[in-house]
Amino acid sequence: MDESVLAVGSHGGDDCSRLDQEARGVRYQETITGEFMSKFDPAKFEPKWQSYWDEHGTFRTESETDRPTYYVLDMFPYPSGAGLHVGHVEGYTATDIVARFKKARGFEVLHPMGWDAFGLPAEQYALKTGTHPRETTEKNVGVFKEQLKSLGFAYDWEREINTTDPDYYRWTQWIFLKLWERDLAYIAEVPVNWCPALGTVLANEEVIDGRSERGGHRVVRKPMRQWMLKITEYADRLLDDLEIIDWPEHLKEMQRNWIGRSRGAEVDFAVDPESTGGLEANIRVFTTRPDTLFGATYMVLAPEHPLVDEITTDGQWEKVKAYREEAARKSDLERTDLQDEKTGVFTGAYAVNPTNGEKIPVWVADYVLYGYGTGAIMAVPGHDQRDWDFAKAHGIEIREVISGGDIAEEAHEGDGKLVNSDFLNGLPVDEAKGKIIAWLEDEGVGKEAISYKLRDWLFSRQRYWGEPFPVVHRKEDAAVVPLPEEQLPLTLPEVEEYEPSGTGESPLATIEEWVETTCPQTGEPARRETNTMPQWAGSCWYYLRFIDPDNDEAPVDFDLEKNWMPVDLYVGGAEHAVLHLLYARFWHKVLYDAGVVSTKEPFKRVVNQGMILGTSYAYYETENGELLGNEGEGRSDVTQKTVHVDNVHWEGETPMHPDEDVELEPVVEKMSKSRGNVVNPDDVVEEYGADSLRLYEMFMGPLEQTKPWDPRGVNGVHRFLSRLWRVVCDEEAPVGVDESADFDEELERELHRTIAQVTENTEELRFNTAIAAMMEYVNALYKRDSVPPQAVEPVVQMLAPYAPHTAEELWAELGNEPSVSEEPWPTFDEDKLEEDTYELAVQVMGKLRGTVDVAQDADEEAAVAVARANEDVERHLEGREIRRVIFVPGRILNFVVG
RNA sequence: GCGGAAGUGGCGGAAUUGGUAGACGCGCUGGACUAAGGAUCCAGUGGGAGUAACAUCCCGUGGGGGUUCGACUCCCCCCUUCCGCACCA
Repeated sequence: MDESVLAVGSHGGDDCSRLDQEARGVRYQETITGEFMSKFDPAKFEPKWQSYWDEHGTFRTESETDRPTYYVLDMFPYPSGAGLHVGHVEGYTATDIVARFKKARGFEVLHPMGWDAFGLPAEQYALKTGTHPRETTEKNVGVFKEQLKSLGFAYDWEREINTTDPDYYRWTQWIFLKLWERDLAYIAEVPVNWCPALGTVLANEEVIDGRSERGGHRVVRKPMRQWMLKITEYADRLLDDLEIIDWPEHLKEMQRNWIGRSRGAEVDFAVDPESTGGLEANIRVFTTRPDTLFGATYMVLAPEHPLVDEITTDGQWEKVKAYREEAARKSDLERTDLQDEKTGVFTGAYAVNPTNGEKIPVWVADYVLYGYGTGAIMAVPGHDQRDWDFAKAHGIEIREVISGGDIAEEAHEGDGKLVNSDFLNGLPVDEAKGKIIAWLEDEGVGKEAISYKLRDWLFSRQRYWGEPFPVVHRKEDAAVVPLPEEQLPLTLPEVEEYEPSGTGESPLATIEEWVETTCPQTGEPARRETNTMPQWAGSCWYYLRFIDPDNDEAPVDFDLEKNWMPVDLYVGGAEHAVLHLLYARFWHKVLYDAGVVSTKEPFKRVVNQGMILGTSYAYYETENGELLGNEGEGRSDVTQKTVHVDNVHWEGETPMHPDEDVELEPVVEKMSKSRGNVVNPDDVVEEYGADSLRLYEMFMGPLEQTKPWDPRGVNGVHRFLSRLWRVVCDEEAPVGVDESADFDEELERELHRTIAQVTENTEELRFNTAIAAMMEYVNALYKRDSVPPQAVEPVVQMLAPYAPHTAEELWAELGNEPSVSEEPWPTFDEDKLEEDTYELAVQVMGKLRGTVDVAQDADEEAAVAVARANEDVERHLEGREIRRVIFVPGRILNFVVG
C-alpha cells in the first residue's frame, strides 16, 4: 500500500475555509466537513496526479518509434480573455479519452496542444488600452494552459506551439513563399468586404448577412489592392478527394456546396452593332441549361460587368449609370434578402441569339452576380424562375421550349420534351444538352464548361497582429520581390499606435524605418508589404508542426511526416466545417505538390462535437415597461429579456423575476454572455472535481449531438465515482475489496462483458454508453459484501481515460505501482461472456408471451419443448394449430398459429 | 426554397446485418440509518385495465399506410424541430 497516497487521500488540509464562506451553521459545517473529507474529495488528489504526469513525462511522445502511431488532434483554441468554456472541454475530453485509450492499446500517441493566437480581439483590446497584443496573448495563454492542466488532459506540452511565435510564423511565411513560387499568390484590385468599424477587409466567409462575423458590424463593398490565393485552381481536387476521407456526410456536403461545381456551357452572344452605333462586342455567358437556348428572350449583365460601359446607348446612359451607382452602394444583404421585386435597366443594346439569329435586349440587373460564372446570363424566363419573375416585372416575352409545365403560372424547371427549338425538338432535356453543346462547338460559338461558386481566397488584412508578408515592393519598377528564405522570419516591428490608418492601410504603414527597405535582389529602394495575413494562415498547417516542433531546417521533417500523417482523428466545432478545413486542405495539397509532405489529405477522420446549450430564464417587456411572463411569448409588441441565472429567484420549482411578481420561462439555447447562461468549467471543477466534469460531458449523450447542460446531471456521475471510491477506500462502505473474496463465475462474466462493451464503445467514440456499462458494473459490485481486487482493477484501468485522476488514486490505493496511465488496456475472454443457459424470449404470433431458460446449444426441438412447458406460452397455444415455428438461436422463438 | 441531420417515459438518452423497447443517469415516490439530511443504503417508477396480493391482459418509439411470423429499425406519404446554403444562371 502506498502510504503517501493514503496520506493525501485522508484528513487534513484547508477545506474548511471554503465552507465557512458558505455561511452554514457551525455544527452542521463541522460534521459535514469531517464526513466529506473521509469520502471522495477530488480536490485532494487531482493536482497531485497532474504534477506526477508532468514530472514523469507520462504523455511525452517519441517522434521516432517502432510502435504503430496514432495522431489525435484538437482544433487548437484562440486564447480569448473569456477563458475555456464547456464546449472546449467536451471536444478536448473526447480526444483525451482516445489518446489515453490508444496509448493503453499499444500505440505511440501524438496528442498536442497549441495556440491560434493571432487575431482581432487582442488587437482591438490594444486599441482600447494600449496593451501590446503580445502581452494580452501571453496572459490569456497562461490562463488557458492552467485551465487545461486542471482538467488533466494528457498533452505533450513539450510540443506546444503558438502561431505568433516568430519561430513558428517563420514557416508560415516560408509556405507563403512556396505559394508565390508556384504562382498561387497574386495581387489584385478587387472589390472587397470593407468593414469600417473594424478598419479591415473581410473574406466572404467572414461576412454573414452583410455584417462581420465577429462583432456584427456593417460591411460595404470597396475596391482595394489585395493579396489573393488561387484556391480555385485546386477546386476539383478539393472536391474529388472528399471521397478518400472519413468525414461526416453533412460536413462533406457543406464543402461540396461551398465549392459548388456545376457543369454547363459557355456561349458567346454577339452584340448587334446596329443597336450600339457600330460597336462590335461579344457577351459570354455561362449556363447549366444550354438546352433552353432557343428560349432566351433577353440577356442580363451584372452591374459591375465592364461591357456595360461599352454597349450602353447614349439614350439609356443616365438611367444605367444611376442604377449601377445604387447597386454599388448596396451591401450584399440588400441586394438579396430585402428585395422582392427584381430591378434592372435596359442598356439600349441588343444581342444576337447564335441559334436562330434573333435579336434580344440586353439589360443590367443586380440579380446577376458579377462574381459567378461570367457575370452575364442568357435569360430563359420560361424555364428559370428568377428570369420568369424578372420578365413578368418588365414585360418581357416568356417562351416555352420544354413541354410539361404551365409557363403562364410559373417557370417550368423540370424535365420534358423540347419544343420551339428547331433541331432540338422532341428530345428530352439530357439529350438536348449534349446535342446543343456539340452544335455550339462545331459553330465555334460555345463549349462545354464547368463553373464554381468557390472564388479565390482573399488573403490580406489591414491589421498589425498577423504574419507580415515576406515580400517587398521595389520602387523603381513596382516589382514584387520575395525575401530569400534565410531572411525569415520577417518579424513584426513594435508600434506606438494600433489604430488602422483609416484609408485601409494597416498600422504597419506608419513605421517608416520598417517599411522603407531595400530590394534583396538589386539593393534598390523598396517598401515592405504592410498588409498582414489573416488568422487562418497559422491554423492551415499547425498540425504538421506538432510532429516536429523544433525543426529549424524545414516546417516538418519529411520522414517524420510520413510516419505520423495523416491525423487519425481531428475533433472540433462545426463552425470550422468550411473555412478552416477547406483552407487547411488547400495548403496541404500545395505542400504535397511541393514535395514537403507525403499525404494528399491532412485529416483522415473529422468529428464535430455538438454544441452544449444552456438554460436561460426569459420574460417579456411591453413598450410601456410592463413585464410579462410566458404569456408574452409570440406577441409582437414585446421584447424578450433574460434574467441572469444567478439572479433568478426560486419559489420552489418556479423561477421568478428577482424584483417583480413575474414567472420566468426557461429557454434552452446557445450559451452566451448576454444571456447569462454560460457554465464556467472552473466552477464545476471546484465543486465536483475535473473527473466529474469530464465524465458528465461525455455521459450527456452522443459526442456529435447538441445537448442541453443539466446542472443537476454532474451530480449523477460524481455519485458514480464516489461509489467506486468507497468500494476501494471507505471501510464503512457496504462493500469492500478483500483478497480472500470469491471471484465467482457470475461476477467474472459481468466483468468480461463490461470490458467487451467499454472497449468497443470507446473505440467507436460512444463514450456515453461506455460510461453506462461501467456504472452497471459498479452497481453489480455493490450487491456484494466484498469483492476481490482482480474484479476491481480492470474497471479502474478502463476508467483511467475517462476519469484519470480518480483512476490513478484508486490504482495506488489497490496497492499497485503508479501509474495506471502506463498500464495496458484490460482484455476479455470470449469464453467467459456466455452462461451455460440463456433467457429465450418466446412469442406467439409475434407477441411476447414468456421467457424461458434454454441451454446455450439448444436446437429448435429442445427450445420448443422448454417453451411449451411454460404455462403462459401454453395457454396462448391452447386449442390452436401451430402452423409454423420460427427459431433464431440466441434471439427468439416464435409460434405462428392458425 | 434547396441540402443535411433528427423526432423514443416528467428530462438527458439506450436498444437498428429486423428478434424481450425504455439500459445508464437525472427527477420523483416509499422505506432504512439519523438530532438533522441536499450524505449514504434498499425498493419502486412508460400509460391504462385488473387483483386482497400475485398473476394476467390491452395500448405504446411524431402521424397515416405498407412489407414481415415479428418493425424504434425496412418502404411510401405527411407533420415538426435543429443545422447549413440561399437570386451561384
